[in-house]
Amino acid sequence: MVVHDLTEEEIDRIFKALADRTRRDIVRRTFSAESSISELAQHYKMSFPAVQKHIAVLEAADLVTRIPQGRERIIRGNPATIRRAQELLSHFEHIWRSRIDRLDALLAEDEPQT
Amino acid sequence: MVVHDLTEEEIDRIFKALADRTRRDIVRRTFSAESSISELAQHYKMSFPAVQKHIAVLEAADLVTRIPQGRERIIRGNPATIRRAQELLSHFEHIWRSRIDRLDALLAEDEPQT
DNA sequence: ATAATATGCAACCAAATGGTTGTACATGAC
DNA sequence: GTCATGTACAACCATTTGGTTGCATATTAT
Repeated sequence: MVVHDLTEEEIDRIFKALADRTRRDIVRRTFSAESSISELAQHYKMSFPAVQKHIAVLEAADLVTRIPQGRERIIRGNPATIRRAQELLSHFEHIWRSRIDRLDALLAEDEPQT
Repeated sequence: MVVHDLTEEEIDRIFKALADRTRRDIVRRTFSAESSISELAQHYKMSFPAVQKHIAVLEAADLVTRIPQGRERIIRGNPATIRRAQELLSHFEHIWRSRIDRLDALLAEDEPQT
């Protein structure tokens, strides 16, 4: 059931992409509704090319897909990649839990019966 | 039940911290067993201060804690922060799901009965 | 006391990041 | 055809990032 067939480089790209407030906001918007780049750009104080660059970062991380539609590029969020990221984080939790289990086992060894 | 009382700056720090291979590896190791900085540093080709800096980044994101113990600093992973990050990601999924629900509702409206 | 170990921290450097402006091109509207 | 809109992309700039070396300090071991 472990699916994270991602390279370390891909993981880098996903977390780097999510490590920016504007990009997280773009992800939120594109998850809630598809929008063109200029529609998205209206919501931020920065220039249009700046927003374009953020979208390029998100696309490189496969968090978002750019779909040509006439002269527009429709941006759609990709929930599968978010799922992958969640799996990565839950992997850390598994490690933690197995550590706790090992510590519990050690304690049980020290006190055969109380 | 929504707990993510994190500022955007804190979220930035968490994802930026996780966006580096060495730092993810340090998190894995400190989740599986506490180690000193020099123990951790032995596993990487880079210099000791470089590893120190990575740990400082992780500590600023509250992903690990530095516990002074004699002349050593024991590094312990903090699973609560990983949990927060997971909650943030699952928030995206919720947005996605409610979007799908809205689309389904629209379709149902278009076809009152089939 | 001296030596070895573990850490802290400053100064420096190259590369990446996040922004800008300017220009070019494709598509849709009139 | 002309004009407006939407996007692409290059060049530039300041700041951040991820690494280095060198030196100082604290703690443990002999």
